[in-house]
Amino acid sequence: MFETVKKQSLSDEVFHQLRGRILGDSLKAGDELPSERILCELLGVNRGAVREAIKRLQQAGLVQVRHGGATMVLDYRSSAGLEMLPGLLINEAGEIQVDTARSIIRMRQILSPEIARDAALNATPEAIKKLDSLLATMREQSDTAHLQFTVFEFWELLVDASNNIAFRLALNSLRKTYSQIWELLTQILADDFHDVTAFEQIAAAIKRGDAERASAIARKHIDHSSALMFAFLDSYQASLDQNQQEA
Amino acid sequence: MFETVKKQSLSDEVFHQLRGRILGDSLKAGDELPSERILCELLGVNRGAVREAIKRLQQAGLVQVRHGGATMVLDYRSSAGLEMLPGLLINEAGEIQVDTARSIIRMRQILSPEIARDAALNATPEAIKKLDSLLATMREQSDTAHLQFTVFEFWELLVDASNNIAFRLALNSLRKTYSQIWELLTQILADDFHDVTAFEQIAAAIKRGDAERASAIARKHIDHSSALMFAFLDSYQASLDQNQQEA
DNA sequence: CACGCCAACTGGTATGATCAGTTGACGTGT
DNA sequence: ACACGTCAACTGATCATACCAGTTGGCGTG
Repeated sequence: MFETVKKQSLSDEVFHQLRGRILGDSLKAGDELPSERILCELLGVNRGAVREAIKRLQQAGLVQVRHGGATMVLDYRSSAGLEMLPGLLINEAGEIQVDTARSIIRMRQILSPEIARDAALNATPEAIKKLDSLLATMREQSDTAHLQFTVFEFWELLVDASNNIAFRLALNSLRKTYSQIWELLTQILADDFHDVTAFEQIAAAIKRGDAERASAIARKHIDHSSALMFAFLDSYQASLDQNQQEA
Repeated sequence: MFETVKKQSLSDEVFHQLRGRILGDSLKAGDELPSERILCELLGVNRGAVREAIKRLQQAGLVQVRHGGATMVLDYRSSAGLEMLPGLLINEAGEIQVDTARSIIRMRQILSPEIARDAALNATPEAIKKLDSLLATMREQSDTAHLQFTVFEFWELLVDASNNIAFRLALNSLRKTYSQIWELLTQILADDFHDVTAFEQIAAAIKRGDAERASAIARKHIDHSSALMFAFLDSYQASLDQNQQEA
């Protein structure tokens, strides 16, 4: 019913504004940022706030700062990390970037079966216990919105069990990206969420340590949901194109 | 001969020190950071430097900051992104974290064939031209150290051609991780770097748009170099264990 | 024309004051 | 004894101002 009121600090605001300009190509690679003193005047904030924001941009690999020289915008495609993905999914107009979305789906598509495989190879008894418990919850859940949550939880458990920190961190970045279009996914993937059998089969294969089968079932399941999302993106792009044509 | 002298700002130093404590589990998830005022006294720097560092930690998903409350350490395994990988490869003692290294190799192992596949599906004439040009350079190159550079360049071109921003960003994070043990890789993978035939075959398949073959050759090549690295890690861990036993 | 100096930028650090949200102890009233 | 409101003492957030330090380019001197 009620949502926590959103509040962000000034440096957050500055950061998001600058990041938006960089990811939106309004600030291109090679461009120089205005000096900190100019920026804090333009934005009407203190220099500390500007500096904190720029430090974050630097941390994200979006700019290069040189003591004494100007701060230069970098090409995020070659210097940013996977954590920049959430910032690329939705543009300033609130539209989904179809290319980015396809990339993300593809990434999930190839990671998931391997996560299932490694989970089968490395799962501890505790991890399997948690899986069983989650599956029980899943079976009792009829509400799609709640089911969606448990499904994401399922993959968290798997990547936990896989004992692969790179998979884990990559999935974190993907999760943050997905969370931006959570409600949309509820609609697109509703049927997939209710296909508890697939998750049971994956869990069963993991329990047996059958890596090949865990991977195969996961791949089949993910390929299907990927197809659904690709199809949605096609129609989404078509509607975008149509709007553009009318305008 | 000469290297550019390394210099880092105070806030960089503070950031790395805090990050090291968090990734090294000396600051565990749920712990609270000392207040900014205390920290800048402990570290002997001004508060601005501490704040910039904490903003970066927040950006990296390592801490949660609340206005009025204490700053809490988060579990990086569940809240950090793939860009945290470089910080996890080498511990404070300068030793390679074998588990992390295995994760990285595995990640590269499953990404590379798919990158080659998508490159075959999406390569533009310009991308193919660049590939040809790089292969020519590769053939003329006999020095392993230089070859290594061109090999990494090869994968950059492929991920560029794949037109997948998620692959691109993930590879960026992996590259930053690899660069920390660049010389070590020179030794381990020397033979692989000289196997120009493999790269030529991948490029040829991409040129023909033969996604399956591009993927298959890439997989074979990457599986081999992964095996070399896994083998090295096994012996590395054995030597670590031995040192520990002696001490 | 080559060189070196220097002024005017740039970012980096320091200080101290004040605003704003959170917490917990303390006292009051029931 | 317990519920509640108050408030002091934390916490981070913001601000203003000064000064340190590295870079750049122009200007004058040789």
